[in-house]
Amino acid sequence: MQLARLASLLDKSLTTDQAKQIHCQIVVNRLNDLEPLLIRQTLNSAARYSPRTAHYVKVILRRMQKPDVFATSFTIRYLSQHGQFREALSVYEQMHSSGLFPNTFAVSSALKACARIVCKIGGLMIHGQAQKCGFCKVVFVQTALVDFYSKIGDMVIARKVFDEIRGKNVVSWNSILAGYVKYGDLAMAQSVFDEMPTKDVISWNSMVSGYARVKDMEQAYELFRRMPQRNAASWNAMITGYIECGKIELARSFFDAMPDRNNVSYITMISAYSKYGSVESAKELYDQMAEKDLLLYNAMIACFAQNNRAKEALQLFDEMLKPNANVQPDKMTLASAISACSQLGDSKYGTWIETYMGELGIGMDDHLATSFIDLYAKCGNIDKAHELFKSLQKRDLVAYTAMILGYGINGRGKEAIELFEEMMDADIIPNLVTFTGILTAYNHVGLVEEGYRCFMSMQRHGLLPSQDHYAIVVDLLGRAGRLEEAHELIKTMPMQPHAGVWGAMLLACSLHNNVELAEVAWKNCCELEPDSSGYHSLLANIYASAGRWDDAKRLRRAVEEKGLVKIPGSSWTECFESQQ
DNA sequence: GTAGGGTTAG
Repeated sequence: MQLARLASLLDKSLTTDQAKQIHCQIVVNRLNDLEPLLIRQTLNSAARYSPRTAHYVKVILRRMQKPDVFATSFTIRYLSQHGQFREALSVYEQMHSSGLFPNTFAVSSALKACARIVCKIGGLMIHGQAQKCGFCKVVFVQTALVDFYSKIGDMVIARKVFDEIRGKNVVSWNSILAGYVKYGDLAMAQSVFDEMPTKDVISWNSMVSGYARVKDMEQAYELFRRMPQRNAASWNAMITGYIECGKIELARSFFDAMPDRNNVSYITMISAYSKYGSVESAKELYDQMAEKDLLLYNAMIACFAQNNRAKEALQLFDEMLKPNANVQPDKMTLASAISACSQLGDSKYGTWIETYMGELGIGMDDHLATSFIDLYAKCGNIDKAHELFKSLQKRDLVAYTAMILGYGINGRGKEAIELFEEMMDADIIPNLVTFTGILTAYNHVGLVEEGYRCFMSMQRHGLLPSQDHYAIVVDLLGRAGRLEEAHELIKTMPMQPHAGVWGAMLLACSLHNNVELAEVAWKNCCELEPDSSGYHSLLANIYASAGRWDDAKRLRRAVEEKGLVKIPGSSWTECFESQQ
């Protein structure tokens, strides 16, 4: 017991991080000799003090031979507070099956975990257990229930539980308020807000973000202006609102005006710039941050990956992996990194990431698997892609699209079409990207009628085909020799066709030796891309095979005179990179 | 209890 006293003394008298850690270490070493009360105190103080001491919480909990109700409940609360919701629930389940009765901390923490991962069944079960234990009159538990039902969108039950609370505190009121806000019921939210006996900054913030989310920035600003005190979240809610309305400049002016910007402010702005393709502005903000946390890295890596700057995405990812960066990548980071690998066709790096996931203890989820499906499909390993596809928990639009595209670019048209039909049967609505994939597949197998019908069906899904879709169909019709139809299709386009459309037309003309239409296509290509020489040589070839040698020669000479030299193997991306 | 990050094309 001397040790226990020493430990207790250390905890009380020494406040430095190191002393706390020594204390924790002593407790760890003599865990089974110590009184439960001391262990509780240690757990409590270690969890709160610093990340380093918090590390000992896990160690202590792991090493306890017979965890009591307190230690187990404490674990659940700790995990739930640190974002490890599934882990928290699994401990809760173990506790339950081992016959230990949870306390109110365990119940409310487990409910919080269910709310966050939207686990309806879990929350309903815990509600039942709480009722059995007689916890449903405890404000903490009741408030956790309101939060849970609000988060899963069941506002009727949330309201019922809320109305039963005696002695509602501001957190209870804020929970129901957040529920109405989340589901866009601003009228109910406003009436709750007006009814609240006391409002704190969180109540005001909820209302501001509520109006911001439904894009009513006038109301949002009015509340923002009137609120008695503001914190960073208030400003961030306004910034998010303006971004949602597409008013980036205005968002930026709030960002610039706010007194204490935090990482959330930066990440919000960076993501907005990313969405609108302003990578340089994003990078500028990113560079301003001295302390970079995981989410900030993720936002910037995602920004590069989403804007075709895969090399920079991977550079930053590498930088993040260095020990002095002091962060560990998570699922989000890896998903962007894999996307970058895929864009570069770098399957080696991608495979390395898969191994590295094991080292980090990161499991595959559907998002990550979708990135890998895309990666393996792009690198030609379509079987591995399909294997991953089969392993998905739930096949969503993006996963189907990635797989269909994969089949499309690998020439497996039949499989792509089957998958597309399966997707439609599952009532998943295709988007523009899906149609790019499926049309590519039809093109590949040469199913002209079916492909054309598929293209025409886009409008039924409320989709306006893009220039790329037109280009694929022009290619499809053109290759089949239906040049007139292809030409008619171009004429009906509601937007100006890009060079890819006319290029497909020109190519089709060269396959079928149609000089007349080739000249039309060629003329349009030259207007759209005057610096490209490829179109001239294509037309020259068409002239030549039609026996019009003079025209062919004239065109080739014109190319030389203009100094348009065809560089073999050059592409737009390479030109772009060499300019940077 | 309020504000932030991922996957499919070009």
